[in-house]
Amino acid sequence: MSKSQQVQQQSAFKQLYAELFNNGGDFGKVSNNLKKPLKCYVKESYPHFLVTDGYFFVTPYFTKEAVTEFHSKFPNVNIVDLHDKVIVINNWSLELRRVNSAEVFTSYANLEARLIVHSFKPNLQERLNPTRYPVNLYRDDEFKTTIQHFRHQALQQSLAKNLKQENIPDIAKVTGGDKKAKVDAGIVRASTSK
Amino acid sequence: MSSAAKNQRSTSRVTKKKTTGPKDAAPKKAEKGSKYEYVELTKAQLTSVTAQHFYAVVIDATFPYKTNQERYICSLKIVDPSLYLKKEKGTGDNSDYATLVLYAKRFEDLPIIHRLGDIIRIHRATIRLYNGQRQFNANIFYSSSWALFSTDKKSALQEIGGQEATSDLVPFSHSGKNFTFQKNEAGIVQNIRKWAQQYFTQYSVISNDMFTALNKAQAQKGDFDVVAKILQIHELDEYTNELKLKDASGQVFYTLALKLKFPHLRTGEVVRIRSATYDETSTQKKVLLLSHYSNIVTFISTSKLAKELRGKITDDRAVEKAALKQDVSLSAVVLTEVDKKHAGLPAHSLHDLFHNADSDKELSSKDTFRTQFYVTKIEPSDVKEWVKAYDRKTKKVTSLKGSAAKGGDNIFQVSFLVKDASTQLNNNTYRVLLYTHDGLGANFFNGVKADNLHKNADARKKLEEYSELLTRFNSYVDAVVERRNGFYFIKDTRIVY
DNA sequence: GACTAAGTGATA
DNA sequence: TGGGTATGTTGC
DNA sequence: GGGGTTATGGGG
Repeated sequence: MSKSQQVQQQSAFKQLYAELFNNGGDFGKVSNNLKKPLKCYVKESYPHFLVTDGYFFVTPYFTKEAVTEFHSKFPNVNIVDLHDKVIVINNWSLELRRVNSAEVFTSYANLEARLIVHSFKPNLQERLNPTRYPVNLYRDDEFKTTIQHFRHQALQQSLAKNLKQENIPDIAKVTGGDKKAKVDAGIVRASTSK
Repeated sequence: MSSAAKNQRSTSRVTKKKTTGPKDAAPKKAEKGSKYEYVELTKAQLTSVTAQHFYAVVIDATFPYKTNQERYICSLKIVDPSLYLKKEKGTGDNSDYATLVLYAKRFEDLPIIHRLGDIIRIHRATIRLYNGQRQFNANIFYSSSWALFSTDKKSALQEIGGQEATSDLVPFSHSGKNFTFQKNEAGIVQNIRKWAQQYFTQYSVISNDMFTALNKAQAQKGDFDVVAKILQIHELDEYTNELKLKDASGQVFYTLALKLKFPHLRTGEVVRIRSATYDETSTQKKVLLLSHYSNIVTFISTSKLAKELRGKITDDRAVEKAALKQDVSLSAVVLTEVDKKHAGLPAHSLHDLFHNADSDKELSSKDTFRTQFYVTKIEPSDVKEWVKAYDRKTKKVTSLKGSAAKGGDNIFQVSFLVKDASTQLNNNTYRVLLYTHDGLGANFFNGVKADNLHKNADARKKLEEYSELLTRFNSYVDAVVERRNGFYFIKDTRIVY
């Protein structure tokens, strides 16, 4: 079987976030080559802070330390004033979180890979070249599919572990002719989940 | 800030005077009680300041979209018997048209065009020349209004039961609270409907200058339009369908289409996409990006273009065959085909089949369903035990393991633990059975018959491959199932890989 | 009495 | 139905 | 108007 992805992914966010899912959510397994500073455009700052890589927007999650450092190094800059500005995220990591996707639009299937920002600075003068209209990474076809793949793997592993005893309905049991037999016999509830 | 700060306008106004000479060609006096007089698109006076009324046929449309905090726009291309063909030499049968721009304060006040060839009636539009073209403007937020009449028997939404049925002289949708129809309009509607049907029969309507071939999509600078056949609709999740498209150039593309926005799309239909862009970030499959103003529309039944493309474009499954050679594929692969006799059978989600089947009246009255799912686990896990010896009299099955010859017939007795988009987020898996003791599903494995898998190594090997294929990520089964005794049995379904 | 110029004036 | 208000349009 | 919203952040 061949590995695909023959061409380079142009979106830094899509590559990074997909890497996290393809490594089981373990940031430590993500290639160090990818862990470089991120230069982003601040698309929105309120009520949601969103940054783009020229292709997609994602939510950066600033650590308390990052905010503290920012305020001390740039006392005259308010974070909500970074709208339409460029920022450089020098120190960051990714982590996987279970969230409610009905409420968090930067998530999919109750999963959110979060960009944790440990240190960042503004580039107030810098203007980035115009790019395509940035869209939500969590609405991207391939990225959604990547998350589905992650969930599929997790489900199969869970089933293999928790569904050892197989029990297949007897033919005698399914050939009655009972019109009133309920369909819930076919529901297999995850034996051990949570 | 004080509430009076906003420059609200005074209500009491100073009376002013103005002159209004007899305006040019104002609609003839409404002598015979006819309030509205309908003009042909080319007859509408460009110099007229007064509003015009007309009937026209829609050949393109954006989806209604928001432009700023207080405005929505829907932009259409329209034709009528006086304006539909480019006159210049060398333009072949390229379409000519006027544009119609509707403005409103609310999304709900604008028309949603799901199908080209339908009829729109406009009251009180102004006309002007914009980029050398006739442009009608209708301010729905003021006094203009619109009404949509279906050219086919049913509107696109009526076809899917998403809209109340109407007779042929009643609009399936209109702006405002009420709709009025003068007696003399019946003939107008019938005439333009007949004209629309002939026009779509005779011409492409969407001429070659109005869309881009998919094999040229990557080279496009900005957005472009598409005319393609829907080869497959894959339910990506609760909100989203993924369309598999192929056009006359032979190139396949995928695009995400929100279910709520485009509820009328069906596999096998030819559609036009108004505004798509090439997605440079998709490296595993070709993807088109849509915007909030993008639209996906079908064609009226008489469309020559749609008919030609439906016949010409076929699915060779080349994308899937390539995908299956990779360890992980981001292209969904539907492994099966169902018998043509079930083509009209409506599809139901696993949620319907397992959580609503006994409570919903409609569902409980039926026993045969079409459904799509993915297989998370197959039992028995030992493929050799998929086939058993079956004694029809005692209804007992026995393993074929061991050398002793077993009596009875060889049948498949396999249980699939499945899931789909409707059950994606819950912790359940659902049992769908491939039991061939009564003949149901006997052909599922594409010619691999139920034989003693402890002995027939060739059959066993093929079924082990199918086991792998079925439980692989992004493999899907499109099946017909029959409910018996509360269990669902696969039938008339066959793997095609 | 017919025609013209000027005055009048929104509407959901 | 009528008056008051908000809003679109037009004239100045 | 061949376009870029948002208490709608999976119609807009």
